Amino acid sequence: MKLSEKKIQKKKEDIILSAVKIVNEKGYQKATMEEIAAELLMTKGSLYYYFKNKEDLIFQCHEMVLVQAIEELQQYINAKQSNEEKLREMIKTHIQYAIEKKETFNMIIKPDQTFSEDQLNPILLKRNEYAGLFDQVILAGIKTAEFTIDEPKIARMILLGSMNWIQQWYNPFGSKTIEELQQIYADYMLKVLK
Amino acid sequence: MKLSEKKIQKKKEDIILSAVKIVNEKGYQKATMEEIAAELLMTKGSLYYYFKNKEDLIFQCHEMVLVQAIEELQQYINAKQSNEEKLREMIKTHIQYAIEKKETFNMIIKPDQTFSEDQLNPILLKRNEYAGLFDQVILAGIKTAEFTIDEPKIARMILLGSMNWIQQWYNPFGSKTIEELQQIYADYMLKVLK
Amino acid sequence: MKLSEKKIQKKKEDIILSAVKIVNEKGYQKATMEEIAAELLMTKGSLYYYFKNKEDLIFQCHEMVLVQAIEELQQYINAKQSNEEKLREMIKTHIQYAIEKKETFNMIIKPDQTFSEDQLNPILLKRNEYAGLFDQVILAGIKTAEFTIDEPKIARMILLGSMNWIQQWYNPFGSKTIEELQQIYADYMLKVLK
Amino acid sequence: MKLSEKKIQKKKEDIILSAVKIVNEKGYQKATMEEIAAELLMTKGSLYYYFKNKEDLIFQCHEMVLVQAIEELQQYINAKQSNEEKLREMIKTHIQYAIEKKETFNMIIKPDQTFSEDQLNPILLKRNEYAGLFDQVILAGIKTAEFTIDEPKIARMILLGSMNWIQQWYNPFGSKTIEELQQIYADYMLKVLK
DNA sequence: GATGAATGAGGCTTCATTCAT
DNA sequence: TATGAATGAAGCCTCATTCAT
Repeated sequence: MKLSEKKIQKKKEDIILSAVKIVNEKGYQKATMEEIAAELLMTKGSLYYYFKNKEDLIFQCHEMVLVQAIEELQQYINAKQSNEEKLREMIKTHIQYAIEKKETFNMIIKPDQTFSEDQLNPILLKRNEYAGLFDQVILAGIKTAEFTIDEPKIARMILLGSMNWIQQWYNPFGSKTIEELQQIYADYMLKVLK
Repeated sequence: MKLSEKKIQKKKEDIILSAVKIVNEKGYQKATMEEIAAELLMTKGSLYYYFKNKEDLIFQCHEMVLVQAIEELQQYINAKQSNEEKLREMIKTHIQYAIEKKETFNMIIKPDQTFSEDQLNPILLKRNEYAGLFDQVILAGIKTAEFTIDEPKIARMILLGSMNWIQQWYNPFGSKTIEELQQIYADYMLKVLK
Repeated sequence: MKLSEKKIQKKKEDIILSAVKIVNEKGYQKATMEEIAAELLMTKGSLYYYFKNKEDLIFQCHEMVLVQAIEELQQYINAKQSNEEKLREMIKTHIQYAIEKKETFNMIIKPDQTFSEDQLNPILLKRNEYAGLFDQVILAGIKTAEFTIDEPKIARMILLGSMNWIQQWYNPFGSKTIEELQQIYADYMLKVLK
Repeated sequence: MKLSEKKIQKKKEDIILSAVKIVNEKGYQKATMEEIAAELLMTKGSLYYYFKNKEDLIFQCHEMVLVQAIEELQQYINAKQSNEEKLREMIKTHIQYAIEKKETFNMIIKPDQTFSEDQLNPILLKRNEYAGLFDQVILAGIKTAEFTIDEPKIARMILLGSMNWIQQWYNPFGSKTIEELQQIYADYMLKVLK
């Protein structure tokens, strides 16, 4: 990749990060191109040099966030450890994302009403890919009798749902540290699976 | 209350119901006053006789739904049954609401993207009141040793979070009926608490 | 038709007339909704109460102009007179339109590049209907041996083209009156046909 | 002229040709600087090294086309042949231009929608010069009794108008070839003049 | 000479809101 | 009470133009 391409890539990422931030503060509809640009001291016209339109920009926000998260989870899956251990790590990671990259992560949650048919599909695919990593470990755990449940898909939904919800109430000045939360959640989640 | 006042009250409710319907289909931003009125064969101008503005109307939608839900939950709490039984009923009810009043519930989930400061507070209060009902039963269950957990608040968060998440993936034409989902969720949730 | 419908119809016509005027001064692209509205002391937002969008408005401009012109020509065709006489009247009428209702008439000339497929077709149909009236008389004249040409379609094109061109150079303070022009054109056009 | 100047001149011509092409395809407003540049594998910024602005570029397109056309017509006038023969050739040439340089010719037809005051005048002059060539031959033909009309100016208007109109309906896949059209038009136009 | 990047004006469109009737 | 009509703010997007490199 040439230097100029890297530069443009960097700028794109900056814009995406700005967009992620604004969108998570205000939601898709209330996030304006103007504000996204202002965050970077640019004018809205400039955004269209990098992205075809608002939908395209938001679409790429999703992509970026999901790809990153998938890569991280994959590492734990590849490591040599029991499925329970893998799942614990994945839960901790997901929670960390959900809390620390709240804005970034939040985005995955409601793609409908935002995207046209064309773009909805690839997003759902990536989202499924992410969720599939959890399924993978849960199913493996069932095979090894680490877990004993009849409805692995629904169990996974429960896992993700309860973790995504954390951002709704998590308060950095609250009585629990992130580490404690990660621990408690992992424990409780495993009670579901066993 | 005079007859004319009753009439007005009735009309208000009709409008709220229409608004709830439209908002649940399209979300807050995409629900237009025009469409809400059209549903009732009125014109949008008329809505302003009954509600100060769109936010006010949607606020009252929200109120109505939450009050209803609270009343419904309260019935189960007042009934003579074990705390486990109470909680099972409450879970079923919540799931039903989450699916059928999807977008209204969304407003409850992320009220800050919808409401201004003024209206945010009463909403959060009602929301806490709603969540408190779950706490109440969980704590009672701990006292009677039906449940055995150290972190009742977090457990409640997990409950609500996982249930709210259902609307993200629930598909009326999917392989599970609502009743089955309610059953499975109740079972799995109770594994957390026990 | 109810009174209110008539009122709205009248307003629509006013807007169409304004649009026709602006479009003919500036062309489709340079004619702004703002200006069209300003002409009527309205704001551009109001236009959308009457027309779906700019394309729709301009489309209806075409319709209106063409329908009117067709009706007028039809009268001469229905009258009892020789085809040559009919054609003379039609030529005079067309010239009168082209000059006096310049703005209105001009509009028919270049529908392409302005309209989407959907709207282009009905316009071309109406345009053909208008042109067809000339064809009709020319063909009748050939049958009665009043005219003697091999290419009636092309002759008609020549007729219309040369007449439409008048607005490019006609100057009300020029040396010829409209009546003289009508006479000369009719004479010259008939030389083509004979 | 230095070599570098020649190079610049050559580039300018390339750009003009590209612009003529794009403008003929899309019309003035829809032809973007971007596209004109892309045709030459340049970027739009570069165009401003050669032309002051879009209007200036299009103005020079117009000039080029008209100058070319004038030169071509002049050849036929200078040739040794009857005025009728001259006019036939001129008609054929004009038709060819009208069809192939469609949009450029359109700019000539309605320059006031394209150009600002400053540039309008030189264009009108050139346009008159062009039209004057037709007048010249018509008048000469009247002197030699080849033509017998009282209103040579109006006859010329009819000629040009009917020919300019061809682009409104000409279809390369239609039933007539360009050559046939040229022939038929020339025949019919001469009927007017005789 | 050329370009990548940014800008800003301007246009279309939507829609909550107002108000006379 | 209800409505028809109008408004105006705000948002998205395009594109000619500029300018540092």
